[in-house]
Amino acid sequence: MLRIAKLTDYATGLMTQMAHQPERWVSAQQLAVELSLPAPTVARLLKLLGRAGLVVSQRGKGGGYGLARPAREISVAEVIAAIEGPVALTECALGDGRCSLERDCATRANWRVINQAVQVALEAVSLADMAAPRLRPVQFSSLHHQPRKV
Amino acid sequence: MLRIAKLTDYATGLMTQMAHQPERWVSAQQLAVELSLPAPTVARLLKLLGRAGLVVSQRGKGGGYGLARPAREISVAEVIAAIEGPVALTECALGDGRCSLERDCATRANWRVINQAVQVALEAVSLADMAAPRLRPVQFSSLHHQPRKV
DNA sequence: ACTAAATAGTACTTATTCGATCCCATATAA
DNA sequence: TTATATGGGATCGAATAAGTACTATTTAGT
Ligand code: FES
Ligand code: FES
Repeated sequence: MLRIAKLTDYATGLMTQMAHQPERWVSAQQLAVELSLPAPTVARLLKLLGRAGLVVSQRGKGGGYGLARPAREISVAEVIAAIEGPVALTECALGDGRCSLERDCATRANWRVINQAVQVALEAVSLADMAAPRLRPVQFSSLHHQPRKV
Repeated sequence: MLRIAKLTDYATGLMTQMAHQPERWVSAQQLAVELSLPAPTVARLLKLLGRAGLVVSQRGKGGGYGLARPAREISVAEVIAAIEGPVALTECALGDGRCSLERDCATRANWRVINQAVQVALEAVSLADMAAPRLRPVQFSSLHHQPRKV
C-alpha cells in the first residue's frame, strides 16, 4: 500500500499540533492527550525528532518540546526521514549495489530517479501547509501522464 | 524508510524483464532464472499481475506470460498498485475517517493531496523508461514550493 | 487418447518489522 | 529538595511480509 509507518503518521501529527500552538514547551504528556496517542510512544517519537533537529527541548519542570524552525520551513519529507530514514523505495536505491542481477544495473539508476521524484513531492509540503485548514492541490501541470481507466 | 515491499520490487523487475523481450509467452520458470529469484514467488507474483490485468497468460505447454499492453503504456504506479494496492501513505487517506481526532480532519484532506502528488510522480515513469538504459531525470519544473498566504 | 509443461488457486509456515511498554539517568524550575 | 520533564536504551508481543507447498486446470505435441 506504499504506506508510511504508523509511527511516522503520529510524528507528523505531533509536528502539526505543535505548529498550531507556537507557545514554546509543550510537554510530551500534553501532546499525547491532545492527539489521543499512547504517551510512551509520543515520548519516544519526540526524542527521535529531537535527535533529527526538528524539535528543540527544554528539560525540567515547565519544559517540553517546540518546533526547531518555523513551521513553513519544515517539510513533511523531513519528518518522514527523521523517523524512517531517507526515502528509498527499493533496497538498492541508496548505493551499495550488491545485487548485480540486472544488466549493468540500469534498474538502480532508474529507481534513484523515481526516489527523487517522490522526495520532491514530499518536500513540496510544509508543516504550515498541514496545519492549514486545507492544502491547496499541488500544482503538477507538467507532470501529467495520460488519464488511465480503472 | 518509505520502502515498497520487496515483492513489489520483484514485480517491477519481472515487468521490466518482459519489456526487454517482447516475444510472447515467457514462462515463470525462465523469468525466475533470469532474475535469480525464487521460482514459487515469481509464479505467485505473475498471478497477481495477471489478475490486475497487467500481464496476459497462456496456459499449457509453450505457454507463459507477456505484457498485456505496450511497455510505454504501463506505469510503475500500476505495478505497485497491483501488488500493494492503491497508494495510501496513511490509513485515513482513503476515506472512512474514523479518527476524528484532528480538527475537522483537515489532516486527512492534506494527506490526500500528498498521496496524489506521489501517485503522479510514480505514474510519470513507464516500464519502457525502466527498461531503457538510463531514465531521463523527471521533469519537475512546475513542482516548486512557493510561499503562500494563510 | 496420452503425456508433459505450464498457469490458477489456495493454504501454510517462517522471518522480519512494527508498535508499544518499561526502566533508569539527567536536567531544571519552584 | 522535590516534582516534573526529557535522554537513552532494552525488551516484548503483535502484525505483516516473505517464502513454501500442494492440488487443480489448461494446452501443445506425440
Ligand atoms: S543494484 Fe538493485 S537491481 Fe541492481
Ligand atoms: S481521518 Fe485520519 S487524521 Fe482524521
